Amino acid sequence: MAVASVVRHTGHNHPRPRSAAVVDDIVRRLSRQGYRDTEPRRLVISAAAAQGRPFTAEELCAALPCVGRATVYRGLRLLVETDQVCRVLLEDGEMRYQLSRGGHHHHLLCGACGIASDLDDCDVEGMLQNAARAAGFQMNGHWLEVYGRCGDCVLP
Amino acid sequence: MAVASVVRHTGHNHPRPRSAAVVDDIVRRLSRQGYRDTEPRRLVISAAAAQGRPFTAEELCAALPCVGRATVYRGLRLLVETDQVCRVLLEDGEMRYQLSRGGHHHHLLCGACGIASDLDDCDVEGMLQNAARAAGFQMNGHWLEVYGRCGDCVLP
DNA sequence: CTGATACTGATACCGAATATCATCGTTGCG
DNA sequence: CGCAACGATGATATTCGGTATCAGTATCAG
Repeated sequence: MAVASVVRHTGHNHPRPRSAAVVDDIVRRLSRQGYRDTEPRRLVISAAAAQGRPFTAEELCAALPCVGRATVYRGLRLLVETDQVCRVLLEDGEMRYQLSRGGHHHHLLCGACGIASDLDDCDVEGMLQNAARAAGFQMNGHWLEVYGRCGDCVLP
Repeated sequence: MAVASVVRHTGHNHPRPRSAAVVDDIVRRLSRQGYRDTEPRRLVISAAAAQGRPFTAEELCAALPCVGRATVYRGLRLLVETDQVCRVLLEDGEMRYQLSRGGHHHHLLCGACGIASDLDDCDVEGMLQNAARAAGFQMNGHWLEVYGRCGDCVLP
């Protein structure tokens, strides 16, 4: 529903019909939390959605020369804080970002193509709880990234 | 095994053992790899060993006003590269460092006192292998941090 | 002892990220 | 609809963590 309403043109060509829905979705969620619906913010979200793999703030800036640096950084930070974008930790320690469906999940990071896919149905939680408790530690969170090769990049 | 030889930097009551021995140990290992035994380098190692919790490069610099910034950074980088120091990822994404006994391991990070102890005997490896394979992903590494409260910081 | 060279450290430099602040745009409200 | 309140923007300045440079120094093998 409500796809037609929102086509607020900026003079930009409209390349990605699909991602527009994603942007609307996120903007709506932000609105519900009191954040305004602005053109630069939409551009930031749209650029984030257009990335095929985990990206950096600088990459977003480069993709949005018409949006101020500060605005890009603020927009990205807002998206992370509201759980629309999640952090992705690369194996070398570099931190990147990626549009997220929200909620706790982990990533399968391909070292070849750089794509990060989500790892579902993984019950590390219980195992960690036990291991932590055995060490006299009360666990209430964890961070996990998995590195390797995705299906498209493994050698046959 | 391998519990007695090296200092356990784990949180619980550390009677500050022969820190000099730790430094000697690391210097010896570095020498074996062709790195020289210098006073500034020893100071960096010593300062790293003196930290009670994960530290940043800047904190080392502050603790070593008599050693040049560049030297501290180079020293720390060398220690990380040679696996004498490991990276510790805080829950908020900040990266810190800690003297390490080496080898792959995980951390139990206390959000109250900030101390990071090692998590032993945790077989996430196998479980992750399976979960990854089920997703058509060839895993060959992972990064895991566990957050919560250590035994000394849980409320009674 | 001595020479090759790894190391040091003051400084300059760089890039990422934030603070500032005048201005603009969005939204709620009449 | 129009207006005022105020959140958002963006050019700029600034901070900050980290690295490159390079002349001088310390280490260590022979």
